[in-house]
Amino acid sequence: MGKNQTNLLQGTLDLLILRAVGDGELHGLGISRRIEQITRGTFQVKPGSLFPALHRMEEAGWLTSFWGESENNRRAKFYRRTKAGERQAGVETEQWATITQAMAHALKAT
Amino acid sequence: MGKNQTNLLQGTLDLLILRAVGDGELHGLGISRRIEQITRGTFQVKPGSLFPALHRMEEAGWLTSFWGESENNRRAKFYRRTKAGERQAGVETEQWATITQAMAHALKAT
DNA sequence: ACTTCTCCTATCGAATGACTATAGGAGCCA
DNA sequence: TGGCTCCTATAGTCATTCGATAGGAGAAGT
Repeated sequence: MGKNQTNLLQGTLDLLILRAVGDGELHGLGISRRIEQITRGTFQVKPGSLFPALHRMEEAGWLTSFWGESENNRRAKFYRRTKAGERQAGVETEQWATITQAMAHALKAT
Repeated sequence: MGKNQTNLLQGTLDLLILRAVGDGELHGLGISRRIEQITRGTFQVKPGSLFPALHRMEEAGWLTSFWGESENNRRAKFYRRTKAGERQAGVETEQWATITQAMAHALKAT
């Protein structure tokens, strides 16, 4: 019944991923952990949301990936942001600003 | 392909409707117009989004409705917020605050 | 009266995207 | 060897939103 935190992410996931990766390289679970970290625990991305998103974003050309070794010597796929991914981060940041401003205005009204 | 303004609402529609109705009575298109107004034109809710949402929210007990006459003497269904709807507005307002704070923090990080 | 316009409610089909649950490979350690 | 953890991955499901479309009914103009 409840909607848990369904829709909590709705549309912010891509931006969070792009932000989490930043200018570095991270593998899937690393991205997940970093998102939890930079949102102070508010967003906990589950594998079932994360991997489809990563594949989608690689398809879109915002991320590239390569196989490497994790900190624990395990096989892991690392992601890096592309130029297009940087631009996309900018676009989505602006969109987010528009939304929050509109909502702030709506929540102020009586 | 493109996402136009698909997902622009991202889960905020219920809250916007509750806010738009406020303590008064509004019919469907009136709610739609008021949302556009209080978000300064950012959110334009289409019938295909609005009516399913209204039905859903009435089902959930957050709104009640009755048939009446519009300002233009046309048959219209008016919606009013229930007590539960008021509580829900509070809950969703808090959730929204949590999300925006988390995002603000995430977008600040390098 | 008749046509046309606008207002208002309503539904359908498609697409998106997030969740739960599950699977499975592979290194680490006892 | 057996179990734990790390890591990637998919299947199935569900909720939400969109575009397109339908249609009734009062208003306005001729």
